[in-house]
Amino acid sequence: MSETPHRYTAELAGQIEVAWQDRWEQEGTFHAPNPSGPWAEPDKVAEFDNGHLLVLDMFPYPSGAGLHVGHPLGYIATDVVARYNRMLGKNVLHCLGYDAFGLPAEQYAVQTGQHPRVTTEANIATMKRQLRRLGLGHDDRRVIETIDPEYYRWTQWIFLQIHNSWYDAEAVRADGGRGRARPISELIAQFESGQRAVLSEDGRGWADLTGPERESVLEQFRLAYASEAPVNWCPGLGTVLSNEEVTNEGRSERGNYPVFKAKLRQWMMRITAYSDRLADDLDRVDWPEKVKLMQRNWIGRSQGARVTFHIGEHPVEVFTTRPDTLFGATFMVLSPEHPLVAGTDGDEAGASIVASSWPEGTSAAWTGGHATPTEAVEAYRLAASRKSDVERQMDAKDKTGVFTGAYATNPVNGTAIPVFVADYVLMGYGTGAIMAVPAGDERDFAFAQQFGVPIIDVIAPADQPDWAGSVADGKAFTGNGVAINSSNDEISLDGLAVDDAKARITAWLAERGLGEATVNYRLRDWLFSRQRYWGEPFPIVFDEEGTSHALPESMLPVVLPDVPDYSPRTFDPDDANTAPEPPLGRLDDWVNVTLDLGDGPKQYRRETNTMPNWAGSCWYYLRYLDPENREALVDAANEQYWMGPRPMTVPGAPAGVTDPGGVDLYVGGVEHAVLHLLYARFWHKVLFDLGHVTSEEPFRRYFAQGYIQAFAYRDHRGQPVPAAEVVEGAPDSKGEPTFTWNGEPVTREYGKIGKSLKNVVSPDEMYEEYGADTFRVYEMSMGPLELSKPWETRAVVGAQRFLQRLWRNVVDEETGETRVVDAEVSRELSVLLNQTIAAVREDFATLGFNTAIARLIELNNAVTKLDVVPRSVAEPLVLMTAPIAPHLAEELWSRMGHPGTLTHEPFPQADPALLVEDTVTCVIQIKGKVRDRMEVASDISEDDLRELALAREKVKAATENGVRTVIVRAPKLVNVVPA
RNA sequence: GCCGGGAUGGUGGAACGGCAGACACGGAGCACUCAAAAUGCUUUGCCCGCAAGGGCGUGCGGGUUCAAAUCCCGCUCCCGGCACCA
Repeated sequence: MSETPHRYTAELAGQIEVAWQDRWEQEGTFHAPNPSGPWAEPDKVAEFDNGHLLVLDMFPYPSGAGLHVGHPLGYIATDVVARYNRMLGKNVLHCLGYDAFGLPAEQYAVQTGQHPRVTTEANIATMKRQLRRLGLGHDDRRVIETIDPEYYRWTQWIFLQIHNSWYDAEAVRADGGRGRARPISELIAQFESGQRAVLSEDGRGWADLTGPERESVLEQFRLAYASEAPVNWCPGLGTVLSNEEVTNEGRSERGNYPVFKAKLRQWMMRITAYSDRLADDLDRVDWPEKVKLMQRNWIGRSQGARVTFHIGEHPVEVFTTRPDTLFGATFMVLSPEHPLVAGTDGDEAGASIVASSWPEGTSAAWTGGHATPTEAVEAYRLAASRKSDVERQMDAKDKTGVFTGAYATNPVNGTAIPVFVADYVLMGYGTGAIMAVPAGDERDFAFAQQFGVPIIDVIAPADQPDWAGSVADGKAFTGNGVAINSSNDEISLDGLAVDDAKARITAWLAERGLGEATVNYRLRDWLFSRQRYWGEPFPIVFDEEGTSHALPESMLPVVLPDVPDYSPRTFDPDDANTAPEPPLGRLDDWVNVTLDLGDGPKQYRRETNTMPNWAGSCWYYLRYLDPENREALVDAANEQYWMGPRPMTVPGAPAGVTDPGGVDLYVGGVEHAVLHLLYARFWHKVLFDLGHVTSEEPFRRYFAQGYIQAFAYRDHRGQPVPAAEVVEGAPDSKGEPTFTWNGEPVTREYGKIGKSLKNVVSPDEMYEEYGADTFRVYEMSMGPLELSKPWETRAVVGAQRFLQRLWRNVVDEETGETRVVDAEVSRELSVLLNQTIAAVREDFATLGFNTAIARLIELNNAVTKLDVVPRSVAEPLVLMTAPIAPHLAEELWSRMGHPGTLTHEPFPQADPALLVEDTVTCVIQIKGKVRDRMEVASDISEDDLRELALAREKVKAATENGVRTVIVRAPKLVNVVPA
C-alpha cells in the first residue's frame, strides 16, 4: 500500500474532474439567464450586479479524427475568461455549438454510402465527450447544430430576408450615415408609384412589364440574386468553387483538379453594396490591426476616376487612380477577356475593335508574327486562357501582349494611341481596360520598353531639379511630385502637385462628360451556390417559365431530403464542356412540387443547389442567445441585452467613434480573418438594417489565437514515423540534436499537428496521463495566446507538479485531512499575496495567462516552504487558480469547508496597503552598469538615497575624480556618473 | 515584389527606457531509498578564475540616452497575408 494514498495523481484528478463535471451539469452551474424569450429569467438576470459578458469561440467543425491538443487552446482561454468574469459578478454566456454541414462528411458518404448525418452525429458525440472532459463552463442548453432543421429554418429565413431586400444607397440610417438595406416591397412600391423609373430597354413602365420581366428588374437590386456569372467550374469534383477554393495553380484546393471558367446561373450575395460600411466600421471594432488590414486589403477600396476613351466608334471606359497622369497615356491595354476583343471568335464579332489588317508600318514586335490583328489577338487570347495563374505570375516580369491594330483617342489631347491586348490587365478588376502611363507605372514602363512605345514624363520629383526623366532613370517615377508636360488649349496641370492635379483634371473631365471621380473596389459579390448535397436547401422554387420565387416563411424549413447517392455527378477532370448536376437534382419527387404561392396551386421546380458552409456559420452566435425561440431567430430583448451597443469607447479608435455592439470577446484562428469574419459582418449589417438586431457588428472584440504545432520526424525515405516513439540522442558535432526511431536515425521538422505527419497527440491521452486540469494549465502556460508554439508532452509535468504542490498545501497526502489552519501571516507573505492578486487580475483581463500562472506558481512555492498553511492565503490562492484549474479548485474549496461551488465566489481583491514591501533592494549603477546593491526602506526619499549611495565604498572608489551627475529613481535605482 | 509581425539561455518563454533571462521544461549534483520511481533541496546564459572577482551577452551594423531587449536609422533571416489591383 502506498504511503501517500491521497496524492494528487492523474487517477485522483480524473475522479475529481468527472465528479465536478457531473455536479456542474446537474446544478446547471453555467446556465446564463436570459432577460426575455422562452428562457426568460429576469429575476436571475437582475442578481448580477456587475453587468454581463458574451464570450465565444469560433464555430468548430466536428472532424472525424476527433480533437488533438491544438484544438482546445482557444476553448480553454475563453473558459478562463468566462470563469474569471463570473467571479467578478457578471452574467457570463459561454457556449459552443457545431458547424456540422461540410464537405468531409459528404465525401465520406460518397465513398462509403454512409449518410452524412450519421457520420456527423457520431463525430459530434466524440467531440462533445472530449470537450466535456476538459471541464469547459459552457451553457449546455445552448449547444446548436447547423444541420438541425430547427436551426437551418432560420438560416433559410435569413436568406429570404436578404433575398427580399435591396440596398438603397441614398437612404439615411439611424446613425446619420447614408445607405441601408430596405425591404424589396418598398422598391416595388417606388416602381408602382412611378417615384422610381424602370430602366427597360423599350421604354415600358412597371405596369406594362410581365411577371418575369418584373422579377428580372428586381434581380438587379436584390441583395441575394441569381446571376449568370462566370464561375470556377471543376468537372473533376462536379461542383463550382469560390475563388478562395481555387489554388494559385488554377486547380481545386481539394483534390487538385483543373478548374475552368464557365458561365452558370448561380445565387450571389451583393456584399459589394456594403463595401464602404465594411471598410469604415473596422474603425469601430477592437480587433488586431493586422486583421483589420487584411480586410481592408480584401475590400481594396481605391479612389480614382473613370475616363472614357474612344476607339473609333466604341467608347471604352478605363479606371485609373492617377487621372493626373492622363497626358502621359501613350497606349491602352485591354484584358484578353475584354468584351471588345472577346468577340473575335464568334457570337459577338460585331463588337470587336480588332482591326482586319495591320496599319502601315506596324513594328514586327507588335504583331506576334501573325498576318492580321484578328489572328494575333485570337492566338494571344487562347494562350492566355490556357495559362494558369501561377504561370502568369512567373512571367510577370516579362510583359507579353499583341497590338489590336486599333488606336484610341486620348481625350485630353486627341492623340491616337495604340491599343494592345495583354494579360497583365485583369478583367476582374476595374473595367478590364487601362490607360497605360509608362512614365508613372512600373508595369506600363516595362511593357513600353519591351514594345517600343513612347514614354512621356508627366510627373517630376519636386525635390530633384536636375531629374533626367524616367527613361534615363530606367524606371517609372511613381512618387509624389509635380505635373509637367500636361496641358492643352483649355487646361494646364503643369506645376500642380499630384492631389491638386487629380482634382483639376477630374473636374475638367466631368464638365465635358469624359469621366468622373469614382471609387473602385477589389471586393466582388459572393458566390453562394454549391452543387453539393450536405448543405442547407434554398427556400427557392422556379416556375414553368424559369422565374425564381422565394417561398413564404410559413413553408420553412425546407428540409434536406435523403438521396440515394451523395455525390454530384463528376466528369472527366479535363473536360471543360460539362455542366454541374447536383445530387438533389435526381430526386424528381422532391424537385417537382405543386405549391400555392398566392395565385393558386401551380407546378414548380425546387432549387437543387445548396448553401455553402459559410451560411450556417454566418449567424450562429445570434442563435446561441435564444436557441429555443420558435418565433424569431433571436428575441429582440435578448439580442439587445447580450450584444447591443453600450456607452463605451472603442480601444484604439479615432475620437468620436461609437461602440457598434457585438460579442464581447471572440477567439479563433486568423485563417478566418477575411472570409468568415467578413461574411458574418455583412449578414449582420443586413439584419441590422432590416431592424432584426440592434448591434451593428457581430464581434466587438476579436482575438486571433496562435496555433499549437508539433515536431514531426521522417526516416531516410522521407516517410513520417510516429513522433511519440522517437528518441532524442546526443547532439552531433555541430551541436544539433539527433533523433532515432527504432534505432534508425530520423530527421526532425516542425509543422501542423495531423495524421499525415504522425504527430497527433489527443487530449484523451492527456486526461489519462495527467488529468484535464494539468492539461489546461499546461496549455495556458506555454506562452502568449496569440503566438504559435510547439507542443512538448514531456513539459506537461511542470503543470502537474504545480497542481500537486497546491494540493499538498491544502490536503495531507497520507491522511487526506485538510492542512489549512487559521494562522498568522507574515507581512512578507501578505505582500506577496496581494501583489499576486493585483498581477493575476491584470493578466486575466489582458489574456496574459502564462504570466498569471507564473505568479500563482511563485505564490504557491512560497506557501510550500511554510510549516503551516494559513487559510487567509490558501483560500485566495485556490480562488485565483480556479479559472485555470477549476476542478482542483472546486475540490480544494469544498475541502476547506465551503459546500457550494466557487463559480460565483468573488475574485480576491488586492489591498493597496499591502502591495509594497517594507524594504527593497536598491541597485547602484556606475555609468549605467550595476556595481552594487543595498537594502533600503521602500519609502526612502531621493536625497537620503543619493547620500546613502554616494557613501558606498564602491561608489567612492569609482568617483575619486569627482561626480558629474547622479540620477536617483527612489527607491530602486541610483546611477552615478563619474566626472 | 508589396503589406504586416517577429528574432532573448540547450527548449517554451519573462522583463512601465532602469538588476536581462520571471515561471516552466531539460541538464548536473545532493538527500530520502536495498534499489528505482516519486518527492524535496542545491545548481544551471557564455568565457576567464581554486576563489574573491572580472569580462562578454537579447539576429547583424550604426545612432539617441546617465541608462536600450525596449526608441531611431540601415541590413540579414524567419513567419503570416496579398499579389501584374491600374
